[in-house]
Amino acid sequence: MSKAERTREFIVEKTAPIFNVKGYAGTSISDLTEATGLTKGSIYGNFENKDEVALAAFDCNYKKISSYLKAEMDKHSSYKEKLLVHASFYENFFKAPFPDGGCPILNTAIEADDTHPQLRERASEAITSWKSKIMELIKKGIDNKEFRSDVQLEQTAISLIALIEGGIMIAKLTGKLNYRKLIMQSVEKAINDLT
Amino acid sequence: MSKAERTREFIVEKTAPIFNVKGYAGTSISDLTEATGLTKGSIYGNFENKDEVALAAFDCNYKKISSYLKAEMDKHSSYKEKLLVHASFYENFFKAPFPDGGCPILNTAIEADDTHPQLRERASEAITSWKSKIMELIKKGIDNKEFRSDVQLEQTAISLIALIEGGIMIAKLTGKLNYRKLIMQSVEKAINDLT
DNA sequence: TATATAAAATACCGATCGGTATGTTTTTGT
DNA sequence: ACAAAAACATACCGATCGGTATTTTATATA
Repeated sequence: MSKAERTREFIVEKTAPIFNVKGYAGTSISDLTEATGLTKGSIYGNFENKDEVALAAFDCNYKKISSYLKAEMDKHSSYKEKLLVHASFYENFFKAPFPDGGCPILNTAIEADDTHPQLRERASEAITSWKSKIMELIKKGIDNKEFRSDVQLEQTAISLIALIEGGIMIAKLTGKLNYRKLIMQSVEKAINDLT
Repeated sequence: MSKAERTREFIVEKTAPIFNVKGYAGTSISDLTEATGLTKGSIYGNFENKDEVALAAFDCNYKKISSYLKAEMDKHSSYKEKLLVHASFYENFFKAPFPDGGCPILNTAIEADDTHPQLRERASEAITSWKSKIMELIKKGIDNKEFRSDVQLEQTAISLIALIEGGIMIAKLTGKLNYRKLIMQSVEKAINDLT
């Protein structure tokens, strides 16, 4: 691993939470130099421009949540338990190892959908791939006789994601623990209803 | 109505969609002068600063959607039909009279939750008031024997909002009509399950 | 250890940022 | 119709924006 590669990773690691908190437009180059202790010359020596840092930051933030999900799912054998990881995913969203600022998919989606095609595409792909993953789990659960055979695959998957993301927004916005609890119960209920 | 009041409203009306599309940090004063055809002096003659325009813009965007909801609900007599307005609300969200840029509550929540306390508070109040309105409708529906008596009032209300807001994010982000349709069906199903 | 090379710091660029002080033009009440 | 006041335009402010050219420092290799 070369010096340049290490510095690149260092910059991304330090600045990813900033982009997630302040957004793309709200994050300045001086935010990046302050967070890293490096200078502009160093940032621009390792990245083409601000866009490239932002994209790498999204990838970093996204990887944190997707690898958490995968690792937690691997701990369970039944497909119902794997799906239920989404409830704890949601419950723990505001603690480590999740990045500050809430869900990076949601944050990026809202800011970039009308303004930044590249970031938008990243977020869009994340949603689609998440949906596919859930559909796959449900399908295997059906084959495995864990779930009913008449479950609406795609509708269940995409609606579960909508519920979780909407729930993250509400919980973070209002700070009300009770809202978080209630929505988490709905997530659990939606999964229990598959059986 | 004085000239100043008319100009103030004119500025808000013209700039509200810009704030909703570009966000607070992404909208500049020159965006405001371009959209209105006015000059900086005129903007700052009617508003203290950028913040004040942004807050008025949020109020304007929020009023558009809340008055739509109220007007549509008033067209129906049963509480189930009133609640089902949320499905058409969601289905029509990307056409007039809804402001460009998606749901202003959602947009403001995501950008402002860590960065702008005043805007955050506006969005937070909007969610809480929306939840109360839904709870009230369900309660009346229960008293009216339209809905089951064991419905979880607050959980149903807050989860319905989460589903809708998450759905708006996904639909706008991916542009996939099928996702929108599927989530809308989930909204309808959640309401039908109250009976 | 000397030298070539890569990486980081410095210093600077024009443009735009949010905001203001000062004119000039329109309203407004009489 | 007129003066006072309000509204709007112009011109400008320092600060910061994203980005670059150049110089200094660190690293790798012979």
